[in-house]
Amino acid sequence: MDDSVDRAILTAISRDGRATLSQLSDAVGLSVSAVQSRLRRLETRGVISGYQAILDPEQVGTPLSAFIEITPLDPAQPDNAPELLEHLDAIEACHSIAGDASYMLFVRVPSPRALEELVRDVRLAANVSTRTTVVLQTYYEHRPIIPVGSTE
Amino acid sequence: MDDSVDRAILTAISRDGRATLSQLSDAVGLSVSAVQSRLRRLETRGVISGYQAILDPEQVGTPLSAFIEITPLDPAQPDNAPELLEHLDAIEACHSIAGDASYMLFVRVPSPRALEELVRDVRLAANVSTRTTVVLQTYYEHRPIIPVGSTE
DNA sequence: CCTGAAAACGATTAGAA
DNA sequence: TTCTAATCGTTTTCAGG
Repeated sequence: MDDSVDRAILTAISRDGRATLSQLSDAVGLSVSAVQSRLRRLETRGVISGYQAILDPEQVGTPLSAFIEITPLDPAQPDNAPELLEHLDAIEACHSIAGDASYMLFVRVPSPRALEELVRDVRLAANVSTRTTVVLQTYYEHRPIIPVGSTE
Repeated sequence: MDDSVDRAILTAISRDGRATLSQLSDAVGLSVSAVQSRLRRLETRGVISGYQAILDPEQVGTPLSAFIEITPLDPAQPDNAPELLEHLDAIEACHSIAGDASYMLFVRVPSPRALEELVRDVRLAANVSTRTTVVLQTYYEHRPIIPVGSTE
């Protein structure tokens, strides 16, 4: 099996998630059906976990983004903050982190007022303290991952 | 013009970036051609800025991610860190932020060793000090934005 | 701005190497 | 795993409301 072809497919499809099989076929130099079976395999193995349209936050009503670090108030309690917060769909990402805080959230909201509300919701839902860092400007994001080394 | 249809299209296409026009048509209750022209318009207006496959970082060779806050060493110098760092393609996102640091990066690398190298590269390339927070676990990310209010 | 239908194109499947 | 070729579904274009 030739990983470099898979990597080429992955690179192409993460740059253009709607690329057709024939476009991918041109890009990697295999027939359409060969590309198709490789793509299918990458999907079923979960190397490709999904496809997304990238929306412009400004035009979509969530121009304000922020990082929220969270720290449990009671270190003795069961700490399942990620689940407790999952219903808040302003939260785009939730990571457990090393350092002073336990988790880092990335959130998108329509306004400062909405951010205030969200922070309050986070605190109440997960019984945590928070430290919010407002994003002033986004220079770039969603830059495509370039697959490195083997995909197996 | 009916924004609620556009919002429905956006919601659907950000959940499945490869949804066909007929699937979207079913989802929003308009003909395929109507959906197509709306989608085209959303693309040309930049409401949809692109499409991406979401790859599994583990399987793609970048299992380690981190936040890097950066602060210019010399506040007098022209501060164009985002441009100076753009060539480092381990950097997935670059935001200007409020707070102690100037910028927040989100990066993905193959190993701790590669992170060390990246941090060094960042410091040298932009003449900045850094503060790195390693991600221990990602509970979720890439959660689809749900469009709020008007898209114009 | 919408629909509906014809033509072009892409995706899928089957069979063979 | 790959290819080609036939079939099927999707996208595109256009006439008309």
